[in-house]
Amino acid sequence: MKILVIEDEKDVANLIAEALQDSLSTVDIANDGKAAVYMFQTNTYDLVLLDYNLPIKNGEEVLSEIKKENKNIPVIAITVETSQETKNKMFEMGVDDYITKPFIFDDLISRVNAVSRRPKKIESKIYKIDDLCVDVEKHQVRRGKINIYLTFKELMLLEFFLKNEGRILSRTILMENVWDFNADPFSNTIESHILKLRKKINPNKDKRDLIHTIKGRGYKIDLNKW
Amino acid sequence: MKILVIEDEKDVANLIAEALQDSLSTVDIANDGKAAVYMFQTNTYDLVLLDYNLPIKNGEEVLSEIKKENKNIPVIAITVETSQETKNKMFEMGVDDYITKPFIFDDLISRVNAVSRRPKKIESKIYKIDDLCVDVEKHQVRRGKINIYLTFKELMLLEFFLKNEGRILSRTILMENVWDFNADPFSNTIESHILKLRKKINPNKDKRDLIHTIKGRGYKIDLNKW
DNA sequence: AATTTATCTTATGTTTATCTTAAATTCACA
DNA sequence: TGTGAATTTAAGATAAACATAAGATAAATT
Repeated sequence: MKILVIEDEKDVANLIAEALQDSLSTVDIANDGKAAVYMFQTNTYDLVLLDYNLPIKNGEEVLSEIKKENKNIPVIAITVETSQETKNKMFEMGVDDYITKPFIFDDLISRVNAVSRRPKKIESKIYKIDDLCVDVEKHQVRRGKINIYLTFKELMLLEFFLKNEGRILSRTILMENVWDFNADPFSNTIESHILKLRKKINPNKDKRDLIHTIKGRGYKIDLNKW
Repeated sequence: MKILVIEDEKDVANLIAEALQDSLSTVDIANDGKAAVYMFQTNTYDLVLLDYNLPIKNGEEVLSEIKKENKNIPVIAITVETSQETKNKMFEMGVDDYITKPFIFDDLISRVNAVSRRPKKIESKIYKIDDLCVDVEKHQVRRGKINIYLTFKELMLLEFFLKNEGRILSRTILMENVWDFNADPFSNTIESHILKLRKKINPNKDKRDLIHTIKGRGYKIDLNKW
């Protein structure tokens, strides 16, 4: 794990760096806000430790610039202030945790560990067409109130259709994009998968068809065929 | 964020729920103390809103039982009483904030925000799913009334699942996060550990399965597979 | 050093996704 | 309406993914 420590007092910075450095972490130090932003732009870090009371470019500015670069980067603020207002503002700006000076190194380390272990919250894209909802990330597919189980390949196929809603997709395009190889002209696997997919996303045959065949050209997903 | 509202007057409960519900919060309502405790035991909440004047099982009892389960859970009490004595007792028992009836919804919401923004104490987070309780710090795992002994690695694995409840975790992700190294493609250690974990957290095979395999993608912990 | 225990490896069995085959059906056009 | 090409359908084969058990190694404990 790579950590960026932004701290103007060099002694403190070195102590922190030493405390964090082990076989699993490497630490870079930035002594002022400007350097920090530059380093952040030119390197990839897993975590930022930010002294909120920096001299030239203050912590808030640095935070905002860092978050502009990568809004998912975990940040732990180091602060002397403890007012609720400051804290709220910090959290609003996306700080994950804070620690007040003076602090115990063990405490710092456990916070670093806690934050770095937090699962990154990737908001998954949810596709919707008619009353079909597809969350690829969670592997969840629902038609109306019915939960549907799709296999991996079926889901990949459906996702590709949904990504290209309304567009006609030829067998070649499907092969290249969902199967990652060039089509064997005698293979029937696409048709086979389309069949299963159609059955699954319309389990009781009481809903509108969504996957349409355009003879001689391919398939498309759409509310209406024409 | 998941909030448990404990309030016997259903109209009030619904109004509160509506006020709190947004893209970031989901709200469960318990209409009496008994239901509240049960819900708390079988779910994981980030915050509890507790009406202190409940009919059957009173607020104090409910609070004590909840805190027994998880002493770090933030609780905001709703009360009509304003006596200093009651307040003191409440705070002693670990209430984080209180609000007196009648209240303005904006006020409630800002208090909820304030409390929920407080950094969680790192110690003893208790994970719950179904009737499985896991206290990582204390190395305690229970399924219903049965105490379970897990080895360190098994516990790390389970913790990582619980941290990512509902999310599908690939072998690579598991390797990186639980084993701290890149996967040997021929290694079978994950499957091996999953097997043991499954057996241990369902010792009599009479409970709901919690660890689900999503073929081709990985595993997840969740109440339901789909 | 001996013993226990956790973790990893190996080997084998089982399940299931995916692909293939082949026959039935549909469709566009004569 | 008949014809061939395109598509649909079903069922079976194959290969990949996973589950399981038992044994080997490494680590910890005594």
